[in-house]
Amino acid sequence: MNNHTESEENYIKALYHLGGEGAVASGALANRVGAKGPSATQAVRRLASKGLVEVIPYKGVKLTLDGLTLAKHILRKHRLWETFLVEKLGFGWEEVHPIAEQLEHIQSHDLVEKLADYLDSPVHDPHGDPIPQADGKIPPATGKPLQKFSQGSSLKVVRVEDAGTDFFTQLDLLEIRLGKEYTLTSVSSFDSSIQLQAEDGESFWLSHSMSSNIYAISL
Amino acid sequence: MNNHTESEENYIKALYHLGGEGAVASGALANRVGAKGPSATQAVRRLASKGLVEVIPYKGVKLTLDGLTLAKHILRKHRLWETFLVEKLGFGWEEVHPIAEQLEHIQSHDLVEKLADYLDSPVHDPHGDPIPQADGKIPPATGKPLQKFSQGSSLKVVRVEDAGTDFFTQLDLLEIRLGKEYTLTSVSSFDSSIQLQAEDGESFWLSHSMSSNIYAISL
DNA sequence: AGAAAGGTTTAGTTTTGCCTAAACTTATTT
DNA sequence: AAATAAGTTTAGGCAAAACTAAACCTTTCT
Repeated sequence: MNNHTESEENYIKALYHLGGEGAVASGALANRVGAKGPSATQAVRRLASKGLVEVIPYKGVKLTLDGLTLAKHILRKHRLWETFLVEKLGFGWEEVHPIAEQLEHIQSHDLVEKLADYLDSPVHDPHGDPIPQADGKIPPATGKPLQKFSQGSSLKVVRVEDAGTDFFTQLDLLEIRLGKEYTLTSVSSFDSSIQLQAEDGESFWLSHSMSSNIYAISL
Repeated sequence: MNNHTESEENYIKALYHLGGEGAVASGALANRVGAKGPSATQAVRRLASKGLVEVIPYKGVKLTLDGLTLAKHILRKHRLWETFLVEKLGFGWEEVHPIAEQLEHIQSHDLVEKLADYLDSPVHDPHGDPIPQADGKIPPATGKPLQKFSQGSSLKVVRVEDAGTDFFTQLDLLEIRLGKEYTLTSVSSFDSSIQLQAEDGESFWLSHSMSSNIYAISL
């Protein structure tokens, strides 16, 4: 049973995103896939009959081992395609999500592995998210949000949350990119905005809502 | 109205393949998409309601201008992806068709044009078939079948028909590739098989069924 | 021209996947 | 503990897309 519809894959993906290996409420699931409650209940029944999920009515839904494997495989494809779109085709990192959402459903084992090879077996996607490997292992998610750092620390940006187009526009405006290094020069105790100084000496302020979506490691 | 299902696109593609701008019988159409008659009749009705085809009941179906534009756009995507799979990912030319059949349905204008750029705006796909251009123009299909050449002519292979896996295997075995040049050294009047001599002096025989699927231009 | 053959369309069913409205469970509040 | 609120599932529809069986045009053959 290796044949799944796009809809099924979307529910599996949502289940993984929301609950990982744990249980998820049907309402949250419906919400995530952009459907109404009854559609989710029904979809979940189909998935259960294929052995991809376990359901306890009125309680929640959980991925089975098979479901988990499938979820990670779809996520692998999604993030490999995002990497391809940015690295090879020159897309901006804010543009790739909806396209990868289509590409992740292409079925060809050969294609995935050849694509991974072509991209030199990347471990992180353009947003810094870990790419599940062919064996199902997932590299650890690195970094912590900027506001967890204390004044004076040196840090390197390693990951950003997908917080919408405007967020990315702002990142581009400030020339914030993965791998860039900064010193945290000050923290406002009033609105928890922070000030970063780049290596070239330029410094700028980041609102709390910006900094909470930017992850870094200390140097 | 820019939103079409995969099924719809497959019917449009089939219609274009079978009839170009002319009319096609519903039976032939059904056959081509791997469905039964009634499914085609029904599908065609849906397409007509979207203005993509014109139907004369019991007579035939024809693409409208919109339908024709869509068909060429899908073919463009299909052949660009085939080119990508062979040139960049290292697939063999016999493997790419089924994968491109999935990729051709990905919807993103930006993606198609960025992909074309990345491949240096190719004019022919890995089988030598012309790739419809962004403006809808289609480069001429080049070459004529090998058995149309006369003894002694020098020729260059420019295109092969997709005649199944075994055909491609045989091509690979004989190291026949697009762009390679040969001299037609003899023609059997018994079974119309032909003998080719490569530039390195090696020569070999090709059955009629092989040579009729190989297209070349004379030098 | 009339009849048989062949291909096309209609009729009615199935599955996936979504919806709204109503019924039902669980949790919370008084 | 009863009532209400919140969330979930059932019931009943609808559209896409496929199927089989039956009815219907066209063409062809005698």
